[in-house]
Amino acid sequence: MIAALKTILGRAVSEITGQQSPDIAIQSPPSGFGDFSTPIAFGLAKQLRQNPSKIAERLAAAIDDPLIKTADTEGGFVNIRVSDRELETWLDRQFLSKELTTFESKNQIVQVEFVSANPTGPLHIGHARGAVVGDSLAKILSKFGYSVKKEYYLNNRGRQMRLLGESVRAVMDGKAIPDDGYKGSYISDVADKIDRTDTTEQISAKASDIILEGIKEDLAEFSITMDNFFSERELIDNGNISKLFDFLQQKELIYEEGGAIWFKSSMFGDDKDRVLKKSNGDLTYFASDIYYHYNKFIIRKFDKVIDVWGADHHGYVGRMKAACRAIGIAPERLSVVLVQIVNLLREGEPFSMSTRSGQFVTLKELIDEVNPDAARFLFLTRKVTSHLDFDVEIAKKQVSENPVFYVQYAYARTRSIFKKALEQKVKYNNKTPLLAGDIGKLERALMIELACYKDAIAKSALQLDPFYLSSYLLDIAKLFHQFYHEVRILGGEKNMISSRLRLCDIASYIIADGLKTLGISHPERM
RNA sequence: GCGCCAGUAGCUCAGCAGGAUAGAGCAACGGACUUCUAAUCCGUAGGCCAGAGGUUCGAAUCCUCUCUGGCGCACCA
Repeated sequence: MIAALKTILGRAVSEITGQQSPDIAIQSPPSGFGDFSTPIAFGLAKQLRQNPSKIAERLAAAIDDPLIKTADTEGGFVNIRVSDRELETWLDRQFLSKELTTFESKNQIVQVEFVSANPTGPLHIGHARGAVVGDSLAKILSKFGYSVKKEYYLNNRGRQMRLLGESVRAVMDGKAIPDDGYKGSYISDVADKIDRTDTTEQISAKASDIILEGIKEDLAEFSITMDNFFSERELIDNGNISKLFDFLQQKELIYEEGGAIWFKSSMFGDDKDRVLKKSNGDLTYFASDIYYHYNKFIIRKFDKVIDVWGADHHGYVGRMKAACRAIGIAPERLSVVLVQIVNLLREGEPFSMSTRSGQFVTLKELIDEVNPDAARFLFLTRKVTSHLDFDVEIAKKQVSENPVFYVQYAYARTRSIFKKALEQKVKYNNKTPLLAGDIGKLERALMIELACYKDAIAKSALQLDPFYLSSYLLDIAKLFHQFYHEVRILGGEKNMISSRLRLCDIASYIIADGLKTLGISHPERM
């Protein structure tokens, strides 16, 4: 709906300025000023050398579309009121054709890489936010018209793996776990499943496989699934990273100094050059990360790649972007979503977790005690950039007042009303007109908001943040509850009942679609 | 020392490519079920938008500085 208004207003702006209009801000005005408003006249004032109210008046006069009933001005704002009849037609048509919730295919493949925790221990609640945001974002982008591939990158080689193998071996041999090894209690569970005669190298491979199975199970309980687990071990050991070095060599982007091979990342906006191959011959993580992105863009040809990282990796963004530019990738093809760190508290006291020390609260422990929908929603109702305090004890206690139930309850009400209608043998089909007589204030507000569903999806997709969709759903739920509470749906004359059921039908459809898109369940009854 | 993210109601957070009276949820207080699920609704109260300057017709929003908190600045992973 907002997209449609932008087009209409854009035409009016072009008519006045004779130029293509920029993106137009559409807002909800204070009550009494119409359905939508725009301050665009203020911006045009300088350009046209005329005062904003004059411009607003000219704009209002130039607006010509049946969807818009009135366009008034007030102190430079243009306030728009949508025509009831056109609103009805618009919703009707889009609902029946499914356009209300679907976007055209963009014919592009987007890869979303997230979680990617080292398979050296179970997922803990520190991983939860990134996991939820990544999964929901993938669903949103898919709805928005991209073909989406969800991937988990496994850092399953190198020092961490060696330490894991040594730690498991130590437990098997009844020896003390090395100081820098992994000390969690899960290590002995893993050790029980591995053959004592294996080499340390075999042990570490088997251990990480076992741990990965657990990670997959935990993600599944959070209704998160991956399309692919991409193994660094296979990428590097069975791949051909020398191709990357050849490529960089050819472009004169690497050089040797002090026995190490350096990448000229400073040429691409990074603070300094970075080492790719250490003087002892080992590859740095940066080297395999570049090769991984080389694989994403050049080998697998993803149109766009979205890396979901914890904000503690922000120092790595410049480097990664520099590397991508160096291998010829247009910068806009790589987006890094930095999910802010969650400050973990236990009854008000901060605590930190570490996989190595074995001190952490696992994701599984959390989900066993907190409804997964509630846990998911908790992370989705804040912007990814927002710092978040997460008190494990409070989260457990406060489950019942989680706003997710507010939305789910609205959905359950949309379903129960149809059950009731069936009991009362009320006739309804989805061809019934949405309007039967005068439209109430609450119905109208709900209809307008329902018509903006795709705008909420688009905003979340473009901003790469599920927050906008979750807050939209809270808004819709509020409007629905108000409507449901004030208006007796199954009372009154037949036409009225039918048209109100029609509105419930559309609301039901939108809320369910929105919850699905966030990866949250939508129970029929609560 | 340098950089990134933040500081808005008692709490958790929106609002920030400058625009109308700074919003919501929770907590508090007061109301609404003989009628479609009260996990709901209605109302009241709650604010020097961290602080100080600046730009502007207009600043929570942009710029500078200060203070506070979190996170980064490796031939670590």
